[in-house]
Amino acid sequence: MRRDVFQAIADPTRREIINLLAAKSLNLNAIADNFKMSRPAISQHVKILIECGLIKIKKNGRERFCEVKFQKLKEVSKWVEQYSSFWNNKLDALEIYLSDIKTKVEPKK
Amino acid sequence: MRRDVFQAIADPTRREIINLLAAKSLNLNAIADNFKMSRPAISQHVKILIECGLIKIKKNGRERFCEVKFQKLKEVSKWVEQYSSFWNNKLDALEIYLSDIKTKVEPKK
DNA sequence: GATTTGCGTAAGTGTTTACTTACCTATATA
DNA sequence: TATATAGGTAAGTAAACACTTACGCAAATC
Repeated sequence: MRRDVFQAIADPTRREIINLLAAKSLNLNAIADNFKMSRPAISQHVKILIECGLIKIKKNGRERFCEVKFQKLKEVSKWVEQYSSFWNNKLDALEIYLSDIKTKVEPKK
Repeated sequence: MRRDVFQAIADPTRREIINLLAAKSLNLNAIADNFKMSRPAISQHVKILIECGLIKIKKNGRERFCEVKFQKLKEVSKWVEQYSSFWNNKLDALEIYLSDIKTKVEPKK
């Protein structure tokens, strides 16, 4: 069972959980309130996020508050940003511009 | 069947394919040469990358050259970078420092 | 024209995923 | 002490995933 950050953020529900927790640390029920799916389903998503290190738990009585460990996202950032020069360089812009022209000139393709 | 960029890059083989293609546009067999798995397996991975817009094909005779459309990675970059302030601010650094100290002080946990 | 090469795709398979309901335990509250 | 609340976890299930082998077809080469 692979359990890495890339896998973890592949699921839209888990990305949304991270979004919620970015604003504010929440306990499990508070997270679940934001979704239509069952509480155990959310519990399982949170478990995956914990296992890959994206979330840490702070226990307070019977409540368990989740907070995001954003440093873990660096892994993804590093991988993606190594290509950033490709998508914002001049050549790339030229390419888009040309294929755009082409579309206008021969639209039947 | 979800077919978005996050899903596409969740698989390590597909990330590796993108890595290879970043250096040089390759045809399918050339890509497959870099992996132990079968050619059809690679063909299927490439298909997924095409379907989510990360790869475009340039046909040349019977060969099909793959090239990465890096702009598609912007989607990932945008999502991740919205949190970059969290992982490189002072408070965060302090937190890491403190938990580091804690580990050294009570190592039996 | 026959054969090789490049590559897509179908069918089959074992594994993983994303849920569900049911149940359990620990903490808090009346 | 009884009960409500927070939340973990097991079992079941349908769908998706990551492969494989087998096959087919079109372009290139002999």
